[in-house]
Amino acid sequence: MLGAQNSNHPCRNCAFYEGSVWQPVDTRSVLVLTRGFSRQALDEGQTLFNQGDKNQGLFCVSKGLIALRTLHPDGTSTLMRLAYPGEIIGFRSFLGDREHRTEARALLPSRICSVEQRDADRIVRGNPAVLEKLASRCVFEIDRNRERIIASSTKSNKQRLADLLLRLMEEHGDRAGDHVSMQLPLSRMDLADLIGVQPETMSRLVRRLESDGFFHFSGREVQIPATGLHKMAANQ
Amino acid sequence: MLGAQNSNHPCRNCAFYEGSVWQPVDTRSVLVLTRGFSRQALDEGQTLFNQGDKNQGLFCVSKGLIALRTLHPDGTSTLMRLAYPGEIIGFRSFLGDREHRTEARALLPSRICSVEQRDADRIVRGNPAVLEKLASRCVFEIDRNRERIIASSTKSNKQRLADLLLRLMEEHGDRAGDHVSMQLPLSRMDLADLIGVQPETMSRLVRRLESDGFFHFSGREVQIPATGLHKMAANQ
DNA sequence: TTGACAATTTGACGATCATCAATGACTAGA
DNA sequence: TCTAGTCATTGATGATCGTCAAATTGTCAA
Repeated sequence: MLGAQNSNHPCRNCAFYEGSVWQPVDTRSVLVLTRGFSRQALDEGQTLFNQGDKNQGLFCVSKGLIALRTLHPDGTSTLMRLAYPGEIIGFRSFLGDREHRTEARALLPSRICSVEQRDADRIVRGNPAVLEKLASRCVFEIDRNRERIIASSTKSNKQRLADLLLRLMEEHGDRAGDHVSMQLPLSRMDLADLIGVQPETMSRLVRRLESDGFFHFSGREVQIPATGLHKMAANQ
Repeated sequence: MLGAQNSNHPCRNCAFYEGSVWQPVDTRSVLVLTRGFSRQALDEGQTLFNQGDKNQGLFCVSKGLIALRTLHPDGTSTLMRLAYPGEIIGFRSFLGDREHRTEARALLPSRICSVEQRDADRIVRGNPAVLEKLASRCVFEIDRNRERIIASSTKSNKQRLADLLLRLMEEHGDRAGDHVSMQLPLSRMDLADLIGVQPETMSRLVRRLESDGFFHFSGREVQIPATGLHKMAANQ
């Protein structure tokens, strides 16, 4: 078992080392990885890469929160994905056309582990199990995007916002007493295009749902009381 | 080169044999495949697999047209993908959770090549290049779904319909004189949920755009005159 | 041909949402 | 502290689209 090594590793939550995509790799490859990746810190608001950049390999969030946005010619953008600690970034361009189609920007002070493309190529080629894991991650991405497509044509704005918050709470929320809370450093604009509406609409939506007791936004944090969880899960 | 062999193959347009996902595989693997897959015919309306079925391996459309739909509890459905000749079906569940999340149904009389799961597992494990190609196909799917997500929140219905038709025409249309035409055996309901509107709205949309000379629907065929192509490309 | 059934079209209405505009809140920098 | 700038909120308005209902067309089998 690798447990002892893992706990000594300076980078917790890191998929490059434990518990995620690289896990099935044999010992030798793990050694390669412990030597072969680098770490960097990102300030809030700093970009990890820009849309249009060539792929630089694979990244993993070990701390913080990264937003992946596609930028449109008219200056607007669409938030495509939130990457929490433990999640891999860059696999789409690594496996595909090698060009980033999104910009990656830190929503919180973050730490990133990265494997350079040449190393990542070598590792993936040498370990089909790693490639299989990356493919599984792609499937997950497909599933999530499909859900978003389906939701946008079958559910109301209210339901879409409720579903989004429920999912994020489930995956990243902290239970505290009779309510769940989580960091959510997203602007109204980000929230708006996550469910496909305008910022003004989102503003009104949040106010309405807050006054109905579904949840409570305070700064960069959200709280959902138990009653709110039930209401939202029931699709009311 | 495999050209000579390909032309003798009974199954043209088939990714299991030529020009697509299996292409980079070495000669031995091609032999495995020429022996290892089976063919079947589907009548119009017949299903290849149902939502919820366990994955049976990989399929490839060699003739016809397959619609992949996710069915919702309320009886409605959303058209997620159209698979034309040469395209692989079933890779999502093959690489992922092994359960089909869509129903695959023939929109036209179709022919399908299939590799059983056990064989597909063996082939993919033995040939990382094949797995890489499947991963690339996943990336393509991610890209297409992202486009759909972005379109649903930034473009008008009119533009979304125009974009859809332009893309399909580009990939599958037949140029004939000063216009392009193609088979499009989709109901108004299918068209409607491809761009996320109600059937009634689609009906009105089609009538309006037809009267503006963008295109012409006749039965299961669409025609786009050169002027229509220009108008639609210009996002008017 | 007839009848039954489904798909499509059309009309009318109302709810929703995007848009425009104005205001307020907050932040960063001078 | 002041100011500029960005983001968020709120109001008013109009366009769009979903919904319901009815009529029309198309399809298939008896």
